Amino acid sequence: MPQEIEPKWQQIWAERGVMKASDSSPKPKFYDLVMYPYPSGDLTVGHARNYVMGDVLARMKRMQGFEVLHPFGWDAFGLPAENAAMKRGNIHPETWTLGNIAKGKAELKMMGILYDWDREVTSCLPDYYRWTEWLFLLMYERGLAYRAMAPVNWCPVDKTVLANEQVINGRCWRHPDVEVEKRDLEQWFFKITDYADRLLADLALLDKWPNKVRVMQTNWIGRSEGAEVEFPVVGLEGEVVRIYTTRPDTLFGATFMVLAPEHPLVERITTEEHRARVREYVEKARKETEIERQSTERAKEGVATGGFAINPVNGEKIPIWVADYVLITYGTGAIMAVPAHDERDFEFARTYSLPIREVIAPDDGPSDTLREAYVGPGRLVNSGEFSGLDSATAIDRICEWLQAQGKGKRAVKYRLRDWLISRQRYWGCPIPIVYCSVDGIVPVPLDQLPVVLPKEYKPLADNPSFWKTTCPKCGEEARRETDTMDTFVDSSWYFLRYTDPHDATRPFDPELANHWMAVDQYTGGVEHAILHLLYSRFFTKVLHDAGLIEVSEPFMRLFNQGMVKRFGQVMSKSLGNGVSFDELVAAQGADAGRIYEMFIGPPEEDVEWTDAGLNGVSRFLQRVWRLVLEPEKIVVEGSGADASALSRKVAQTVGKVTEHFDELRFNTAVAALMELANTMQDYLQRGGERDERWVGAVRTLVKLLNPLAPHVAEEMWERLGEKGMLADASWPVYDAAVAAEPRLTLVVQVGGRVRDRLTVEPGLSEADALAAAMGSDKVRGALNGRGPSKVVYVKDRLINLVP
RNA sequence: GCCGAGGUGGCGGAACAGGCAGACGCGUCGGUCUCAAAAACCGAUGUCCGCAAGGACGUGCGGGUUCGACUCCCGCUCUCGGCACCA
Repeated sequence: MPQEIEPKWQQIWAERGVMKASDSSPKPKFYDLVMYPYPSGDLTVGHARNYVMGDVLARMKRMQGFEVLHPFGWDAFGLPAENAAMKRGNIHPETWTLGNIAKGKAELKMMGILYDWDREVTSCLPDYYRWTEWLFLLMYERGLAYRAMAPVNWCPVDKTVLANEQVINGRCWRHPDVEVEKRDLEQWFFKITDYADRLLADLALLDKWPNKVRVMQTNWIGRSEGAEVEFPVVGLEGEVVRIYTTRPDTLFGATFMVLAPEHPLVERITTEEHRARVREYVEKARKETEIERQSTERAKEGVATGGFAINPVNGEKIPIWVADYVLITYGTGAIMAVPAHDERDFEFARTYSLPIREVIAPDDGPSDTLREAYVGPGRLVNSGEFSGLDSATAIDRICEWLQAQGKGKRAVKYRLRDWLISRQRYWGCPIPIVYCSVDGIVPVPLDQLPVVLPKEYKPLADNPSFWKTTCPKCGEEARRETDTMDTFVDSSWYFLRYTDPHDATRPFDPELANHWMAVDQYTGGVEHAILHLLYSRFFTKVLHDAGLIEVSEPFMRLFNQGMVKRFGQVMSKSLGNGVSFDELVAAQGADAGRIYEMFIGPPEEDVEWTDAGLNGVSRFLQRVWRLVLEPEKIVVEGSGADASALSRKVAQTVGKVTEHFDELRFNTAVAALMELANTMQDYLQRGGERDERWVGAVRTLVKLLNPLAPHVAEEMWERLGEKGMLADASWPVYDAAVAAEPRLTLVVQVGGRVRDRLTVEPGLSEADALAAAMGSDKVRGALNGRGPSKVVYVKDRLINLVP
């Protein structure tokens, strides 16, 4: 197999513009998207797995007659560029980034991965980020971008704030060893919480997403239903503590209240006598890290404020405490404590000898609420007029009562918080806002976009030539916003830019976006199960509401590929276990590498890269080459070649491979092709004729191999044409007619009950089908010792079967 | 603790609207070629008994349904992922 065929075909594909997507093609569209990468410059064959999958799918869909949009781009803003710049002295982040992009692009081409490079998107270039700024202003205009002072997560290493989604177990997502700090800062937020209900509800539409991802998003959004209730504070006229509870049926069991240490009422409620201790406690809580505070292991501690509140349902006077097991960030930052029916409250009550009153009796026997909290539903006791009701009814009734009395109302809460998008970094998309002492916050007018990132690499706040400006409204001196945006803002809409990448007047043409959207297949790592996918869904919904796009969900089908490991660790250049594209192509060629990436294991699983495995795939390709172009070299070693078995195998393989490709089960698709090659080899070894049937098998093998090993397949196809073995030597088209040939199913009934189904060869006569059915173990087993039975064609044609 | 996904040869893994378990590949063993080795090619390869024909046992464990269970049901167990004081 000659080596030089790879550059040859890569050049031909480029010249022919094979992967250029036409906006006006009459063919059905297929939008095949891979998550655009951060150009870190350490691309290995591990990363390539994702791109090979996308390419195989794109090539297959093209062969099947789709107009395929298969674009690529770069998530080019972000911290690693700044870190590299710092480490290497005077390299500008842009130089570093664009250099890596050029390198990465060449490597992808080397693997025969085809994109419509005319649509390439690079998020750090002004012709892209201009529209990121534009979209920020759209958010602002729609009331979805706001500036607020809030306790935010601060990464002390990256020296910037982080979104909630970027904090994992209280640590920075980029530095698993570094705990984030809480700081009170005024920052920009996107109001993603306005979309919480829709982001949750529409998950139901995404039935082609991995269940795992949908569950993760559901949990992240964290909807809960309950009630907000107001407890008047004793001695403070008109002042109430508002609490949120999911169990209004336990209201009569509230024996105390707890405020989060940060709760604004703490100071006012605390009595003189308790002030010193409360202040000390609040101070201590503030100093603790999130990790310490959020540990469920640790004992619950708190202090009494000396203040009291009135339980609105029974007028009871109950003490108000402060404890850090109540979070200021969830609900109202205050709770009613029902120790008999909440484990946390129970633990707290036991620690401080607070009263425990049972108000829910379990349906199945007595509970012992002095030993442990009963958290399940049951029948209300000790609950005044509501006693005797079951939990569900009581929740309804009590909510109605609260509402009627003006003391509370039903409420829905989410765990999801607004998306903090400010970053105190240079290498990001500028936030197009100006602060004027007269006009306040002033958005940069659309015709003044983009706010260009200055060439000089230093903090924007230290660069007066950047931030010194004039107010767009009044013309007085003003100051620009010097924070940049989270790079996840850039990536929340790039899939839309691909549909209209050169538009100089808007982010995208709605008509083009509507033509290509939604993405039919989206492939990328599961690490974005929440972050990127949630943000992109949010953006899409906002754009939908703004009338810019018809779809309200961006990605119809999602696939998360597993990682490639070597020596037990994820492949990476810095760990020294990476295999580069050059090494791979030099060792066994791009096609062997591509097939190996697909064959190495189930696409969603993590896999271990071995050179021996790659070698095996290489042998397979060599064998195919011999079978297709040099069959005379195969030594005849036996007899009894079965031509009809060969034909059957060919038909079977077409069906299998098509199915497996469609389901992205590339490993079994490759296995099916290997089986076909083995059968073909066996056929020749047994002295099979190289007749029309043989040529048919050869053609099928080459066609099916094309998406996986395009260089070799194209070369073989061309040479077959030269040998006169093809009626038409043009670009191979997937034989949809063969692929779609329906299989005939017999339904086996025994005693009127469907016992089994049996797939038989298509094209059989009724008698032959019957004979086939009777001859199968499946049917014989089903009929074993049974009475009169019958076999039924799926389309209501009955055949009597005599056992 | 809660939620989710999984346990199949020496290894990665196939098969599953119930029907010949172990496809395909790796590895190992034997052979061809070679002075030799590697590569390549050909063949064997679940375990146990047997010279063989053949037989027994086999999909984490224990039950169940069925003519028939890796597949369905019930109960365990272990592994991996996610979330976790969310009131």
